[in-house]
Amino acid sequence: MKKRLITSALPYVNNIPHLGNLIQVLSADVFARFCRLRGYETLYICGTDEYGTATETRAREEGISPKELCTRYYEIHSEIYRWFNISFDHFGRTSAPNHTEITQHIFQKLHENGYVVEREIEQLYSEASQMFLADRYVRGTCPHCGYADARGDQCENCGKLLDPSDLIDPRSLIDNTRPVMKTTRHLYIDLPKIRPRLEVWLKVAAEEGRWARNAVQMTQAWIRDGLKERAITRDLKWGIPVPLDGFREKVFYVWFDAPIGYISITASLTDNWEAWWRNPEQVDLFQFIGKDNIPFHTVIFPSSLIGTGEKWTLLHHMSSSEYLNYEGGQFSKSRGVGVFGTDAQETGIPADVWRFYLYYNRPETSDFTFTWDDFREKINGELIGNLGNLVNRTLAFQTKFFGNSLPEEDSAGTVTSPEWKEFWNTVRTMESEITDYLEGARLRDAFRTVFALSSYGNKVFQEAEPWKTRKENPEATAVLLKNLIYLIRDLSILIAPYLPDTAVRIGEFLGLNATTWDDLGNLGGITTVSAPTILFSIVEAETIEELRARFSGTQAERAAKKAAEPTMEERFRERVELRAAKITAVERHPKADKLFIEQVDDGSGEPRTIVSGLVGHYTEEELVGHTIVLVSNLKPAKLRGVESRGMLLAAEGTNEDGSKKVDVLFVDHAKPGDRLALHGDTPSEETLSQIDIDSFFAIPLRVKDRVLTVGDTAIECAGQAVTAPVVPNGPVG
RNA sequence: GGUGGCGUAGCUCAGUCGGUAGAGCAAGCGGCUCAUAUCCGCUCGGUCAGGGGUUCAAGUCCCUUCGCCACUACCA
Repeated sequence: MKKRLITSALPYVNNIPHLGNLIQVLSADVFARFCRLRGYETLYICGTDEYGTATETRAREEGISPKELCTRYYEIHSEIYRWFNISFDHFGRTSAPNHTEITQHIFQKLHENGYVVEREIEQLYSEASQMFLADRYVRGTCPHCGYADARGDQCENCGKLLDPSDLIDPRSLIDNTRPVMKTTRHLYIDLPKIRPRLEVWLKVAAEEGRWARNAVQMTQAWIRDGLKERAITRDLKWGIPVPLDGFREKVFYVWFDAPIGYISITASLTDNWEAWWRNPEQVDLFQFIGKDNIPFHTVIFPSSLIGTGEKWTLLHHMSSSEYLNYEGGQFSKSRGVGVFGTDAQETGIPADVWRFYLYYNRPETSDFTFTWDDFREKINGELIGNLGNLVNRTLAFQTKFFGNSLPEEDSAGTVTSPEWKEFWNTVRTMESEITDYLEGARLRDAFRTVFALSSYGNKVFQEAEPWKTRKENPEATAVLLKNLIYLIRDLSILIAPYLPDTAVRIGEFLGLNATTWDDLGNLGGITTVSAPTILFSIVEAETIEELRARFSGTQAERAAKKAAEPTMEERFRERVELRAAKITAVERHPKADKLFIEQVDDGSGEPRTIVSGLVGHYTEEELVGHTIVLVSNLKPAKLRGVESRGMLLAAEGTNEDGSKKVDVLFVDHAKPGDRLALHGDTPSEETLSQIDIDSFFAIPLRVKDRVLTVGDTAIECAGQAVTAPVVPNGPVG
């Protein structure tokens, strides 16, 4: 019996998974649990995918390191999967050191074998941030329709596809500067060259592994249309260094390293990882992913491994699910639409109930739409009305009228009479159907058949009418109950991969533990049963209304998102220190046209120098003697040779003639050194660590109706709101 | 722009190799009382998105139109 290596798609670390994302992890979990119960040696591996532009940019915005950001999200992911009872053997991270090692090794081999080529391309580059920019990080004016905020790849206004170099006045979303075209060199994996070897493998694997239909189709389309070279490097910092001269400043493109994460995460669990990953004779690899990921798993990742010329365990079964939609729309991480892992916990509905609904409706052959009405209907009708009811009515009837002990094996009308033989034939037929479905990873079909089996139990109960026969023919009635109790035992085994907690609870009613697939249909082992307790609570219509309101619609989207992320207010509190400071002297910067050098009293007793670009907007006399708002924990910076220790706050607006208007925020009522605070907060005594200018601007301050605010909260100084005298609304910097 | 997918009963979905359209829920009717207003049975319900083609036969294969969606793009 071959060992089974099971993976579910590595979730990108940068966001909180929603129910749609959870499908893969949950699917692999059922399969892994099933395999263990059937006695296969099983390993279930997953983890977070952490490298790439998205995390790097996000971390930059928040002024923390990518690793810190990833750690924060890794914890959130882990917690969600723990709550859903996912039985990973290991849930790791691609930022682990052995990931670098294995990825570099695979690259080296590809390179040695001549499957890596170099190409020169032109890319937009930001001088200010010293980085190349992805198309969507550039915005500018659309050359077709004049829309001022068109994205580098496509104008959202007129829909025309763009080349970022077409944009009029392009600007980088990262730092707001104007990017330039710059030549760079990248490495490409030569898929066309690997293709013949890939195809030999593909043909056999897709058939033997009984791949999901969408995987077969999409893969065929890819091969048919011809494979192209694909870039495997990027100009980024947050990633795996490329171990090749001339490319050492670059890192691998995430899609190249991400699938290798399956291997490296295994290696971080056990030194014996090669017994799994370099052992195709004894291991079958089952991968669970969403349909959006198919070519990476059926073409690119296998090509990477085949191209090494080494022995690797390649994909056996591909289980690629379709999409789970939400109330007629799409789940969306970026827009925050739908139910997220963290939300599911807060509903008070147990994990097994969520698992039930998601498996019962697993988007196995087509997309499925989650609706709250359907959620309630399926729980009440199927989970409770069918399965819950059979367990409850049978065990309640037994314990109420026949006591806790079951009759002996050979009592009157034994379980092996012709009548019951037929019953068990039916049961066993359905059970082997379920097992076959599960072997083919048809999880939904298997699960639905489990419920059909439960329904059969209800029907047998109903037709036997034990409430009538218990007096006229108690022996036969006892036998009926005994058979139904063994059916329930079988059901508890069959649901164990899906609803592990529930399976254990039913086992407790029957005085059993640790049953396995081999126990199915085996009529022995139960001697006493206990009175059942309610397995699942009915979901009321009001509850559903409340949940629908909470998790659908625009407001709910925002609430869900806010709960997950720190608000602007919280980020301000943690990162920005504002203090009142009195200007004691002002002079022109000798080497700059627009800069003043100000001496300020920040209450520390020591004079402090700041530099501000106010020439032309203010005269020296208009500034000196006034108290301004100082960003006091800003990292010092040299401006034309003069070190500025902090900056003053001013609102920006536009004059009637279109020129820029600068409006310094004065707080003359305050004492130098007074700490500013959010409305409702008491000013903190604690000194914050220094932040750089990018991190400061990542927390946007604005004047709204002349009042200085962050997020939706006013910032106060010495008990008064800070106001802008001239500019009513605009950014503050 | 390229690629892939989807459109079947009021709702959510099955439909294998082309062979008289299926399930669950909802709705209507009947039965039962062990069970969490639960369970069992029956009935109703479809121009298979529109059009064209191949075929003795098309939800299924081909072409086309419409609608929805996903992935992807300094080009593969």
